Amino acid sequence: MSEKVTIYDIAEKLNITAATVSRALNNNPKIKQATRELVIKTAAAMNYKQNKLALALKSGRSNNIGVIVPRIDSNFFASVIRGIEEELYPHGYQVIICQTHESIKRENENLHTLVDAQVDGIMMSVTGISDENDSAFRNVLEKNVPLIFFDRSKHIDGVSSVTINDFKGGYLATKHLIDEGCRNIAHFSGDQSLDIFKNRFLGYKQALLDSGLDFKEEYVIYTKSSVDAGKESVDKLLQLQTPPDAIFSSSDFAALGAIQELKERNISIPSEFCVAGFSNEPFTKFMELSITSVDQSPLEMGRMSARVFLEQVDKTDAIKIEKKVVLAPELHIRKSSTRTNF
Amino acid sequence: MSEKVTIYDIAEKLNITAATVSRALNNNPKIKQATRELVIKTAAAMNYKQNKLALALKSGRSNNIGVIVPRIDSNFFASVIRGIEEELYPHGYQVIICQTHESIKRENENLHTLVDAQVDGIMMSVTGISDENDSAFRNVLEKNVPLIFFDRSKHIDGVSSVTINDFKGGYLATKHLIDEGCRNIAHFSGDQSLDIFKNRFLGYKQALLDSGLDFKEEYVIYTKSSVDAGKESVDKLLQLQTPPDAIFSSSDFAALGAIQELKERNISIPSEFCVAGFSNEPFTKFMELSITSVDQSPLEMGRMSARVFLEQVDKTDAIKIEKKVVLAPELHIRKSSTRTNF
DNA sequence: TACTTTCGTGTAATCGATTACATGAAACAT
DNA sequence: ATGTTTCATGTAATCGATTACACGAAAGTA
Repeated sequence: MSEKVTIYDIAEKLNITAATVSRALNNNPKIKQATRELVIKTAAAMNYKQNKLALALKSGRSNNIGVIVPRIDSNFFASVIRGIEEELYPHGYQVIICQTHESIKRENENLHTLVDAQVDGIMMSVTGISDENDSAFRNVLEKNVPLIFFDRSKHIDGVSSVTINDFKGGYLATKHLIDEGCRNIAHFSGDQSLDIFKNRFLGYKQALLDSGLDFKEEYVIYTKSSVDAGKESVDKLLQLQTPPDAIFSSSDFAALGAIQELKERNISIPSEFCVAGFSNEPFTKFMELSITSVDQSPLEMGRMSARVFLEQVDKTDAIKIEKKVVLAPELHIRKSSTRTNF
Repeated sequence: MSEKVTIYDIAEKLNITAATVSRALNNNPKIKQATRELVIKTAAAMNYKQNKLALALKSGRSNNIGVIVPRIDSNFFASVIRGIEEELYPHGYQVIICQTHESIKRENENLHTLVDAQVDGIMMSVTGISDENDSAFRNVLEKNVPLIFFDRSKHIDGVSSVTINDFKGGYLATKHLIDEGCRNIAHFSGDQSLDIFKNRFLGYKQALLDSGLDFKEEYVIYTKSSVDAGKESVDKLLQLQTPPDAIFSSSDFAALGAIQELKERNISIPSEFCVAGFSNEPFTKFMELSITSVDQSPLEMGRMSARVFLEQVDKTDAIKIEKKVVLAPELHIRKSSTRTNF
């Protein structure tokens, strides 16, 4: 039987109306117990399945939420999504995935598509900053769709966010390098218009100053998050008059590239040069020369985003809460930066 | 304005009926050119957005497709999903993600939920084999929802699949180890009720036989896909009367564990012992001692699955095609198994 | 007995779009 | 002038479920 069974079919069979069937199935207290049981039994016998689309149209709620990420095939984003899915699953929400591929045009398209698809909420990591095109975001908020940023966030009224304390992450990593005896610490940063990179940078700077070390502009390299970019950046650094003796990289991939390039040049790690990364990608732990990195607890970030959404979704429009959750980063100290016994 | 604009609003403003508006917006040829233009202009001015839920209810098509994977935070599955999303995006489909966490109960729940949500198709990597509970799958097929297996597949009539040639993958890896001079090659396998593990094993066995080497039952270890499991398995192997001098592992993670354990015991790789894995996880390439592995081209697998779905979705029920796509595995030879110059 | 509640169910509108069929006007043919 | 097409639009049903309101019967009250 591939025929779809509706409440009308059940009603017809029992010689009652669809309204009664609907009420019986929805535990409406006005229904006689006998009728309810009969309806429920019949529905089961006929293999009735509620049509969610009809329900969604009537209620205006699709029970879908949208997640927008730059790309899904990175351990960090995949883990966040895992967290979101796990937290939302018991509540009956389905998770729709969109990728921006770091394109703002695509980001806007995704936002519109999700709103058009009547998702009940959107969680996203923004792809970059462009001041004027807030229109797509505003459109979301005007439609009263809860919007939550995770990790990469923007400052928009009415939008909650779940981030980690990137400043502290940068500070911890840098402080650790200093404690290991490094005195000329360089920094790989990313697009400074994104808060995450800005704050990691500021944490780095503050750690230097707090320890009485000079901050040198030339030690800061703005680089992409890739192995090759890391190699090139090390190359630049080593050409300086006073080359650094450590790098705090905002990207694990760039950190890996740096390490590969340093090895190539027979600079020994960690005795001559220390490296710390950011994100705690799986490979940092697996390397023979394991890489020190700042963990962002992506699973928890996803779970927390979902929880913030759940809080938000039931509130009436009047009580708009704007929640800013900041998770604590955790420094995983590994061989790439450990001169003392390990 | 957060008010939703419907075709009725447009109709009212223009003193025409909603039917005309609908036709104008859908390029129905029966509509006067002047009317069409007026409607389109007015719709744009009023910021009209088609209600996809209403459309979905009317048409019975949600424009969503469901993807079920054991978990999303593995590079392989994330990459497949990426491929699916990229291929389907231009066609206007949204991708809904479900995780089974290797639980059959969860798998069945997911299947039912997706069918209830009226997805237009389901792509999945099955979580395991249990002969009787085909009911969830049958339910999908009875509802005429195209179902496509990728990577881990089951034999069910009417279901298309996209897999790689696991036999060949196992054969290539094993043959390579033999060519490097290994003579006692062990194998880490997984749940043999899953075709992928069965076939990798069979490829391994065939390669041995073709090269005139003995197949030894004791060299085959059924192990989980984890670093620790790899360590333990090596431990077992080394206690054998004739310990092996190579491992072909169906899992990169187990291969990594094996390598770590071998190093611990000062067995040098690749000169004394060679290792090859499966899946080409990112870390296999990043290691200082990079790990030989069989690539499954997950991105291509995802794209191909999406294409098979697209072919299927437009066919009438009568012309049910059952397509079996088998992709070629590619052996990436790296340091962990290269005794010759590299 | 007559009047008011309460209870269980039916009626019909609604969510927003699509579409088979109906209709009236204009255009064309004879 | 009358009959026939053609064209553009309106009418109303439909997708499947929910729900405000209506209503008759049963139960309770005076």
